[in-house]
Amino acid sequence: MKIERLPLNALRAFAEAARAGNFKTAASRLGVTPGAVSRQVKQLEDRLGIALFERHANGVRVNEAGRLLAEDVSAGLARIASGVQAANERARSAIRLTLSAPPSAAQFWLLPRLAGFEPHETQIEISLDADQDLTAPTWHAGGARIALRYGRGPWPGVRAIRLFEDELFPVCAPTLLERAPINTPADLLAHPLLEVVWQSRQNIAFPGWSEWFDAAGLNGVEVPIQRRFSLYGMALDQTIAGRGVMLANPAVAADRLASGVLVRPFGHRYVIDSPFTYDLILPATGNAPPAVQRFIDWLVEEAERFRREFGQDR
Amino acid sequence: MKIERLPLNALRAFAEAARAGNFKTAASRLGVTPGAVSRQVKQLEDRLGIALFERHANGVRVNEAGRLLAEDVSAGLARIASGVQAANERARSAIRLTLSAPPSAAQFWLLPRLAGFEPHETQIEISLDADQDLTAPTWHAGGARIALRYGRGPWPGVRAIRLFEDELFPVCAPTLLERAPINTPADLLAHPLLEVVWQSRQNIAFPGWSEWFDAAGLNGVEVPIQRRFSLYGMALDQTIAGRGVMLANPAVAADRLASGVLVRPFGHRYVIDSPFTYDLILPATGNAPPAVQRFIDWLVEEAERFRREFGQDR
DNA sequence: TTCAAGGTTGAGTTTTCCTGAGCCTAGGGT
DNA sequence: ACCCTAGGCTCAGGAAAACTCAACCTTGAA
Repeated sequence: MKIERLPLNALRAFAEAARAGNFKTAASRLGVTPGAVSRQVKQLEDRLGIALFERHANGVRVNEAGRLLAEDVSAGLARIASGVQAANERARSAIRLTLSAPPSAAQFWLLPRLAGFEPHETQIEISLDADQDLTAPTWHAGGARIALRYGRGPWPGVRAIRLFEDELFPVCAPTLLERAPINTPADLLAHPLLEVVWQSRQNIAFPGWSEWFDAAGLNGVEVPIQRRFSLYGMALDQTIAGRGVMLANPAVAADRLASGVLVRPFGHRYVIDSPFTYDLILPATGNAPPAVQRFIDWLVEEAERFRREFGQDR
Repeated sequence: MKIERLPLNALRAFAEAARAGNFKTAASRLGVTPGAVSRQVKQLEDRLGIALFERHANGVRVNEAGRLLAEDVSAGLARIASGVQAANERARSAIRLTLSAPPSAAQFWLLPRLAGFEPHETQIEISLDADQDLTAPTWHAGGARIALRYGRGPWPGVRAIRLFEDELFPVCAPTLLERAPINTPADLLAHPLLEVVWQSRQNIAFPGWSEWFDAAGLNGVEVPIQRRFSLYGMALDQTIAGRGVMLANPAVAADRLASGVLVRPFGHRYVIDSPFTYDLILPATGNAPPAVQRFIDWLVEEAERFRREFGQDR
């Protein structure tokens, strides 16, 4: 009989009855009444045209044909059950990957793209850690700890993979342009300027509006900064709300530029390079667990795709 | 998950979908619609809490967890299917046992008792052959040919198991006694006497009414035999119908004496021994297939029980 | 832009499964 | 001989599972 035609429920009841040696115990095991087992066994016998039990008034006894069949059915069911259990265990003991990343990169770049990785993997559990502590990356049984780092390499004592460079350019809401068009860098002076303040742990100055105006040719101008934020997210919210113009980098702004929520008043002009880069930090030695390696491969590809889309081809 | 809780139908649909790589083909194989497969797979995923497929707009792709589970499920189902197939083949290729027996022994002794053997065995097919030819008994692959023989041993070149001795005594219908009571052997002369004529191939005289009257002390009396038959069955029918008195042996008469259809006018008196016996004839060498051996064991036991019940304990 | 392929899902139908209750038989105990 | 127990069988009805049909969706190719 073909697999798709097997009366699986009846076969299960039969095997249990054969093992128990009576319908009553089998019924208890299966969580049904003895009448249900009696019926299923009878239906199976009728279907196969083979007697599987001898009937006595005070019970049944499995016959030779039934005994032989029950061996195969029980073995098959046990195989299926062990497969399901193994699947459960694999799901429960998924590889735990902890990824440290700057809050802005995690929030605006990685998380939106992570949805593209997870459907491929059911065996890896990814924790995003926005803590910027320089905890050393590690491999270990059942997991890994790695980092997405924003700073200026080289990073001592670890293996680093460049994800993408950094650059800064003005972005604002489209509605802000309707109120007062921005055509030249000087036009920005009529708008509130929002600035993210960030102190690199490497004591390297983080570029801001001063540096931008210098590069745009307006040296020594008094920059009317109205608001300073320690997190990119806050500055971004205010910018989206039309409260001002901010200097943003591709990782933070790319998706909102793509969606039109934000615009670049100067297009691709007036971009300043940043001395910082986004790098993936891994342990210097050892091998990643396969699932982690798949994540790493995916992330590197994703960064490459991002650079291409944003015009940062190398 | 315990075997009794396994959602077997869903697991089957899942395994087929994993094998086929798409729900449409799986549905065709299972004889259901793609929607049904989609539902079963989704229910399984929900039940297990594990994603088993990646969904794409133009199809699905099994993921790693699904692939691993499908291997076990498919193997389990294949084991069950092969068990069912083997059961079918065992049932179809039942051992064929051909048993030659004298018509009277077959009809009046063996057949009524054979019903007690067959419920124990589903793997043996018994053909009763009333042909009295002395075909040699054999074992062979898938079967055997043995014989129940009525005659006078020893039987050359075969192995013989004595089932029971033979003896002859008058039997008649109860109604016949009401018309004219039978109290002494001489009273029989007032009744029609029925006789079975049988020519042993061994050229040994088969005892009849003459021999019975001689043994009863009525030597040389003119015996008024009215009817002669070549088959016990005919004589028995006439006796049951009250048409006369016959000499019968236990094998032929036991069950009808037990039911009261026939009676022994002299009880246990006036019984003559017969030089003949009923023997089971088997090949001299070789072993019986197990199912045939079980039949032989049963038959020997049944004969022993018969002898006990009929007072022929040895 | 349109079409084909294949999956998803709501709502209704069909099939399967199960229950409760009454009946049966054999065997053991009194 | 009678009664009780244990366990199986089966009827009739209800619940749950499985399935169908049809509408809708997305993606990729032409």
